[in-house]
Amino acid sequence: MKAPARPIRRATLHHSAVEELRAMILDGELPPGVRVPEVQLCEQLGISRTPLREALRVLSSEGLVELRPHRGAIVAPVDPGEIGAIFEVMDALERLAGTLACRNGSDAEFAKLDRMHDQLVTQHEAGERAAYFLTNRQIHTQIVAMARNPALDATYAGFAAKILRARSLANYDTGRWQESVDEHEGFMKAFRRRDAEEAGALLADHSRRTAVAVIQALRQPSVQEGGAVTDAEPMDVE
Amino acid sequence: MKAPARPIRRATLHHSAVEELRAMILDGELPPGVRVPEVQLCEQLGISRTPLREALRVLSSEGLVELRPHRGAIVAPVDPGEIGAIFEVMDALERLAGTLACRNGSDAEFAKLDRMHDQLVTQHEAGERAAYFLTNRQIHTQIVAMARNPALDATYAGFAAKILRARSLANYDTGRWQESVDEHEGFMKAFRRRDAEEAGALLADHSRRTAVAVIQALRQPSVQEGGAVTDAEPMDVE
DNA sequence: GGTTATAATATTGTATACAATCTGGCACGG
DNA sequence: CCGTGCCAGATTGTATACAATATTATAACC
Repeated sequence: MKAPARPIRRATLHHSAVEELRAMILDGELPPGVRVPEVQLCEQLGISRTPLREALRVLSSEGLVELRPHRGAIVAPVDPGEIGAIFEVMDALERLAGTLACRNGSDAEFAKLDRMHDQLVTQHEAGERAAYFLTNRQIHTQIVAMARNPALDATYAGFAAKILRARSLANYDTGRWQESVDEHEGFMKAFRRRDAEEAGALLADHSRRTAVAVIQALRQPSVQEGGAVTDAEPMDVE
Repeated sequence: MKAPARPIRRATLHHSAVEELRAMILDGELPPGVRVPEVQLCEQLGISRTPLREALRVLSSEGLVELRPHRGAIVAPVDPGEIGAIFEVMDALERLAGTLACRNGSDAEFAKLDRMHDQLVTQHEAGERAAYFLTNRQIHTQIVAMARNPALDATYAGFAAKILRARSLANYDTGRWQESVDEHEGFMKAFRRRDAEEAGALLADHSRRTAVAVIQALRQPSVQEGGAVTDAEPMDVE
């Protein structure tokens, strides 16, 4: 059920390095703005500079790191303004995913989606935040998968990664949690009716509201633990 | 007006190589499916293997080349099914671009858009296909720029590149031409009214109809000049 | 004669060495 | 005391050399 399309091994160091580095960035192990010295990472990953550099180029193309010629690479900083733009696109992608999922998803997949949603509700009631977030992501990924659109898959994954990174910096508002669950309940109803338009609209709306919450959370000083931000400015004072 | 934000030079070979190779692929100089022997391209571009390989990784991340471990890289083949999927996403992006452009575009930009549209009509009447296509692309790029969304910018550019490549393989139906101009006329009217919803809807519709035309053109054996397709098969006999 | 095993060749993957550029500090002069 | 220019160190960019894998051709065997 995982990835039977390409069971072929991918045994190249640079590919492994891409996955490893991407995970490190998304997990916050490499916080935004931090410099990425090549040699240090080389011995840390146990590889040479060549595959590592190739990996950095790929991640740069994905927008997760920023290459400054002759000045080294840094983990791409998360700037709230850009997050807003990213969410604008994400809204459109969510809507598309919802619409296509209704059209192309199998009954078995819809059943699975229902089970995942039940799990989500349970985890919300139990207050298991980490588990909830994971299930939440899995649900959205499942919806995208049901859309049967590889291009959407890849594009969505890219944006989801960036958004995930922004979220990790923000202290999530608990009030938003209940609201979010309600919205999930809403588009699930549309899904059960296979109402493509409605499901798409509700998913886009859900994304938009999430955007507002995340951006608002980013504005608050909160944690911003990462350390090295782009330059110096203490905070987004304006 | 061009790019004052980053007048700094980008003098790295691998970056140049990316741009060079991308142009070669989009221009059809490197047709889909053709193998990309590293050494040959190295002497052709006058660089070493290291920067070339980094460039290939980036292009692979963009989906323009396909890396097969230990088996060399090939220019990503254009498969009609995937083009359909790409256009599905493109529809959503066009809609978003139209909506945001209405909201965020300046009057000066709208005036410029009008002038570009006039030029388009003129070129259509004169039957100047190549010039028409160029203006057409510029119009859509302008609309995206007016949306004031960097994430949309980058994503749109990626999809536009892939679509452009597919188009270059297809013999364009002349009957579609008039229709396309009419559609342009339609969304321009919406733009003049700053009707965001309508403009977005019409742009998405325009994209969808273009998709149908392109896919249909791809189905016809037509030219498929590229030469080396993936393997050997004489044509898409089925 | 066809098929399979094996070895030679070529191409890719990785590591290392060298060149170019940037960073930081220090001395000199204003 | 502050600004400018220069030099040392470090880090990145590039080239080349070596190792690993896939492809092709050959030959032996059924």
